[in-house]
Amino acid sequence: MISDKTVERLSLYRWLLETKVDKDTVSLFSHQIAAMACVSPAQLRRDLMTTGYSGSSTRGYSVKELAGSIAGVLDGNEPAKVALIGMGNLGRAIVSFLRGRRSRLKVVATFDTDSRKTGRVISGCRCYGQNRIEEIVTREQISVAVITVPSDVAQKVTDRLVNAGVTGILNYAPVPLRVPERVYLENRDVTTALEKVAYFARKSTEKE
Amino acid sequence: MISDKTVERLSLYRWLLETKVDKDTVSLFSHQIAAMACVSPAQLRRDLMTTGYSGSSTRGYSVKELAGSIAGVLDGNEPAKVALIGMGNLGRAIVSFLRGRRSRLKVVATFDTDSRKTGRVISGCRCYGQNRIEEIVTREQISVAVITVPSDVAQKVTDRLVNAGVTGILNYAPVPLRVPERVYLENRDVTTALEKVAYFARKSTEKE
DNA sequence: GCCTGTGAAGCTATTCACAGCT
DNA sequence: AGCTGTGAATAGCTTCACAGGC
Repeated sequence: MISDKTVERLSLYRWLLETKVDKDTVSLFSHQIAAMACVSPAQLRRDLMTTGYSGSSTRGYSVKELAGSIAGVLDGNEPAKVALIGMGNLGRAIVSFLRGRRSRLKVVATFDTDSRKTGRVISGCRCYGQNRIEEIVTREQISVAVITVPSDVAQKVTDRLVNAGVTGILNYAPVPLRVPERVYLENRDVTTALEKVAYFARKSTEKE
Repeated sequence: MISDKTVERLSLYRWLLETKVDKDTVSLFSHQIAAMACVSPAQLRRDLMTTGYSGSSTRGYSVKELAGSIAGVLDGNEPAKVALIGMGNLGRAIVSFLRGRRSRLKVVATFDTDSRKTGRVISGCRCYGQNRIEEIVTREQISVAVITVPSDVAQKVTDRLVNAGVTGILNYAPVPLRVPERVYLENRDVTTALEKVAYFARKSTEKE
């Protein structure tokens, strides 16, 4: 099983290879890719080991083949289907952000409780009432959910998503969520992240 | 020096103590707080060690004193000043989200290049032109920055912020940023996070 | 000579497990 | 008996350093 951190970096490497390397560059050395990604060359090589792809000591890694090899690890046969729950400011921002970048991930449904939003197409995606979560998630075989609802309803929404078959959750609500072992959960609370950054920013200025 | 992860969890513990414990609960045991935070009791106790606060084996931890003790570690003498650069959808969402929760962090300035936004007050915060970054950051002694600009200008904006004295950066642009050793950087790219969640979601369904 | 792949070492984070307290 | 604080053990992640290839 590939680790958490490695998967994140593989995703970054692929993105760099696909968008930040000009067309006529056919291959790169580990230290070049590592520099772009701001990681050590050893780290990069270690990560690439998990994909099974090998570079050559004279030419390094073929840009195209490496990207393909990473895709082989990260992507499934078809794009993962994603639902986003809570079309407030943050929810809408994320949906339109994801729209902008072509991606292996398809946001196929959004949900809200506000009847002024439900039934409409917002940021290019159909918005359903939250009472239809089970129905749509099951029907569309959605496996990933992004939670951007207020924190007091986040757990309830989570339970329903998990029951409907979601196995990965990206949580922007500032509350810890209880999920079964088999469900992967990533928390992205803005406040906590900012408090952490502020703490280390202060420590950094105090030191000098 | 307290670790990354511990700081994040301390921030969470405090938030739980301040908002999720009812008024008449005067003290709690480690396993109770741990359950709220979804961490192990041992983890919680380990984290609390860094604050220097000790509980009692009969009553556990005093809610009020513990919150104060965490504050002593996390907070400086005055609230940290924060700037946000890039008032697109995501930027506005984050600013208004932070406004909503009272916090030790004050967003004192936002920046954008769009002249329809600059000079106005958006989501309760003054928006300046990006040409004034150095001026305002220096004058207001801003130490923390949130970056929500398009990825092609993120590095340039970062360099200017760092030069102006910022020592902590929360980066939502989907590009790795190069910063000097002394500056703390946290990346929060949405796409990378989603790809990671999708990967583990798929692994989880494949397994069964 | 400069590269890759990787065993081994080093470092960090988490959990175990228990002494000591009430 | 049931809790806290913590040394020791374990698990997980990153870097070192070097054999082997071109």
